Amino acid sequence: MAREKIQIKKIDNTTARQVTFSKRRRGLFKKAEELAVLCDSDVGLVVFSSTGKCFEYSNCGMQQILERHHLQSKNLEKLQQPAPSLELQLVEDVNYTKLGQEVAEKSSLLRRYRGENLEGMGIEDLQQLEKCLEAGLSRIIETKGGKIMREICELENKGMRLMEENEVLRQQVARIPNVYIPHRANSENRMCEDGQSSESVTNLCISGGASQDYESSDISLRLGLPYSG
Amino acid sequence: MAREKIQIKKIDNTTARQVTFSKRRRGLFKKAEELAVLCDSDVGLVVFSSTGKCFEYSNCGMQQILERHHLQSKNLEKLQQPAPSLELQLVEDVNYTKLGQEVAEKSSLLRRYRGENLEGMGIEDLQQLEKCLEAGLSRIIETKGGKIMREICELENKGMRLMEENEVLRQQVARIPNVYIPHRANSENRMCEDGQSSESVTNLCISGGASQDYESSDISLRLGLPYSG
DNA sequence: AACTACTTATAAG
DNA sequence: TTTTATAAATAGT
Repeated sequence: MAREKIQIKKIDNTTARQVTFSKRRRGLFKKAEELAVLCDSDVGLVVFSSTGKCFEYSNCGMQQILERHHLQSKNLEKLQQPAPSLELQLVEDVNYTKLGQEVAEKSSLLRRYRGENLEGMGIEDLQQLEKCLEAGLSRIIETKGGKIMREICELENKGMRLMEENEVLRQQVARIPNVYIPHRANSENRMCEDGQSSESVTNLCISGGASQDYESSDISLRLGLPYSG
Repeated sequence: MAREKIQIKKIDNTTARQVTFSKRRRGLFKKAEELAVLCDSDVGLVVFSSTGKCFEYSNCGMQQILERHHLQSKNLEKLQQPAPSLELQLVEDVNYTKLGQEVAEKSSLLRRYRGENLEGMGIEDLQQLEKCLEAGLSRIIETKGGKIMREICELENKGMRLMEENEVLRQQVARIPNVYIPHRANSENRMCEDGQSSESVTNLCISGGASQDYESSDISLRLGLPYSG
């Protein structure tokens, strides 16, 4: 990336290779740090020069990176261990696994408690404001929760009444001798074919909407799907 | 390095941060590989995203890198022993301790999220904590709102079906000569009351389906996404 | 090590 | 995702 484009293959000249190693290593470390900072991620980077010298970078401690990485590939590494004392090793593994699980659980719980992206721009004044907003939020949530519960109860009751009414009507129908209702005695399936029924249902819905339904539709607005758009 | 120079600090916007993470991670891995090839060096690179996902690169096997690094940094004495797996054992022990620390840290943090153990915290930290809880609450409310809406829609649909069935039955009843229906007046009264109820249920459904998009923003406001605006 | 002319990476759209 | 204009890295000096 400079005066001339170069092929990515081993640099033969030792001096040139060392110079390039120095430059690029610095560049790589810088990039690693930028990634860690910009993206709030954790980076561990280890480089061994061709002469065997070790260079490392980590934004949060190499040990922690190794630990986390080790958790990921624990099973593979375990296979390579000779197991000096099998029982001890097993106990150790169990505890280790338990700890790992505990960490995972707590991490998960913490994530649930967290809203992910919380910007800290706080001054003391903001704290008071936040408390006010929080209290308002609580009241709004409480009020709305009450409305929602009432709406649900209302719908449930409405459904109950309809079911009861249907039952009464059904019983009435059952009392009718078949000769008086030649085509409809037991045919709910034909409902769709029945233009009259469908129309009247539709008309009911549309025409009835003027006065009575304001409240209901308003409720439906408030309860409406937040993610429909 | 692009359209605009950016400050190297955490990117606030989550989406932008993820995009940048992807790009820069790829770039970083590429650079790491180039360094390894050009300079005949060994590179190990581990990156954990802010969401905890692990990415790694090594030109010669991460395990080897970790072993060499561990040899370098921790246990020069152990080097003289013929067992290479001892290094792994040490890594294991260190990780075990670290895991325990992590559990303790997360437990403490959880307690703070529950409002306990706050005495030692500074104002800024408390503000941060507060925001965390607020955001988490917001998400919980969102989820709950979705569930509630599904429940309500279900009830509304149920009401619709019952009402349609009701209408069919009503028409059947209407065709019956009066002599076959002993308590007709009574059921007519009920039908009037329930008819209104049914209409409102039906209209809930229709109005919800017809202008859903327009209403959705209003809904989200009322339903409780206090931070969406 | 410092200097460019060039390649490469990438922020924003 | 793909496309730029621009910033950054860097090969050769």
